[in-house]
Amino acid sequence: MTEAPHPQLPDAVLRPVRGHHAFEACVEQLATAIRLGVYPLGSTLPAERELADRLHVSRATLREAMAALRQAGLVETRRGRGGGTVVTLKPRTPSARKAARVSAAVRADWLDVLEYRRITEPGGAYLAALRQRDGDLEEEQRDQLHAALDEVAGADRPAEHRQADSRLHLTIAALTGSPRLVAAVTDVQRVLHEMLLAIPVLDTNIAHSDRQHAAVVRAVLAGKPDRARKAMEEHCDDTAALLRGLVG
Amino acid sequence: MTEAPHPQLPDAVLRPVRGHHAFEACVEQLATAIRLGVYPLGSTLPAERELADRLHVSRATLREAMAALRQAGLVETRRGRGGGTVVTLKPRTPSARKAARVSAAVRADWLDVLEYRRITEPGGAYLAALRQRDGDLEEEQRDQLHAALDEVAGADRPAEHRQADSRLHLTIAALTGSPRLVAAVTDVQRVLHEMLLAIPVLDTNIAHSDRQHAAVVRAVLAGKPDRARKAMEEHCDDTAALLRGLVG
DNA sequence: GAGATTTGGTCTGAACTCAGACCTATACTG
DNA sequence: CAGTATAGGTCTGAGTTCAGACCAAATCTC
Repeated sequence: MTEAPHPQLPDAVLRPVRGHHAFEACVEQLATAIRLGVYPLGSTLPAERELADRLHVSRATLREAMAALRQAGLVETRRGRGGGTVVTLKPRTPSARKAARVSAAVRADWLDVLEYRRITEPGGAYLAALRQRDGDLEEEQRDQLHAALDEVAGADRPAEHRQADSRLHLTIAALTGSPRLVAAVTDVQRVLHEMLLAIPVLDTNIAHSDRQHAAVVRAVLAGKPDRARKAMEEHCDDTAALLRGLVG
Repeated sequence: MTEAPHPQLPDAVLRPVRGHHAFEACVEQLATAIRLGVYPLGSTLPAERELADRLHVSRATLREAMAALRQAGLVETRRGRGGGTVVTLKPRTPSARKAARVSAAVRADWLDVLEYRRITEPGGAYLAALRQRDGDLEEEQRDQLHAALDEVAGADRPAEHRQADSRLHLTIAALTGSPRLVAAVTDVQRVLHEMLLAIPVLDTNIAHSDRQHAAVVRAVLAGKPDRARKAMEEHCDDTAALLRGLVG
């Protein structure tokens, strides 16, 4: 029998088919959406039946996930018409805690995310600018982008700034209309958020970051793909340099 | 109760948590690895216990998947020491069939992949060249890249050329050492393979494609990230232009 | 206030998945 | 040739997930 003549490929290509337990995956997705500010404090989640439908799980499974979120204090639930599940989690301040000891596997994952981000987010900015240039963006989408940028610039407290930052990056990705790209950026932002909570970042230099955000948005709205990509690359590089030093 | 004030984000961020049935996901992954030539005709798959371990499923579930692959004629199995599961699927010739009617959802997915590819594969080439420039690539990895390129250039029959092409792209992605990037490129190549089997591609212009491959590999081995990315972008753009026209 | 509607809460039986022990076939080793 | 190692083949009981029906509470409409 012949062995596979490409020894490096199977190791790279075969991956775990899923993180066991559908309800854990639901908790993960919903908690991520809440932490990243897709559903901010006080907002209502979609009805159970709709969420179950969207996540492709049974309502029973989704309810298990909801119970976990409730127990973890992220949401509260009221029944009856007009009821529903409301976000109660206050955004946490980045770096408010001591540096947790992280395993080698987690550290490797963090470093992977920083490289992956260097590719995906600038790529997203590029595609978004391309769509703008070609007239494929709706007025409403441009407004959303403006609004997201204003929220970042207007957030005074670090915790709100962090969520607004995530939302801006996700909004840019959403402008591309590419489900795969949105998924990639969501994954990146999730891990980034995890890092920022676990690492004591001394000085985030929010003003610098906001100038870069503005530059990216300007380039996107001007329909300049290459400039948008370049601007986002610089933004990612600056963040990465800061974090890489602290992760080791 | 407040509604989520970012109407575009939940729709984009919440996704199905998985394609139900672990065994279907196993079939999908293994069939993809076989079709893309990660396990070429005549090669032996890893033992069941090892595969189950790697895919994070129980052996019972993996065996269901194996049974499906066997029934579909992709593999054959012999028991006993020195036995195992051997690939019997002959690579299929692209575009050997009439154009199948594809649903709107599939067509949208295909177009998404072409955009996503435009981001991920050039990004992978960029990162690989960066690692080469910084001396992070082993001698063995450079050899693998050379070998993969030679196989593409040396493949005479279209079916073998298609597999060698996939392997080259996966090899470049694997050079980056980024699990996320390898996963992204695997996904891209899987859908690309699906497209090429379903669409009657009239003239692939293999010589042109091989020149572009060579340019990418040269740039990677020279440690020139920007040139590698540019070369891969051109390669992706040419493929995409061809396919987009045929998909509509 | 009566009734309709929307929302979360509960239950059931079938199907899927799991971990792990155990059986069987084949080939290598001494 | 006997023993051992390595492979696939089989079984079991417990946990998870499913689809869908039905119940209960809160609100809206008339």
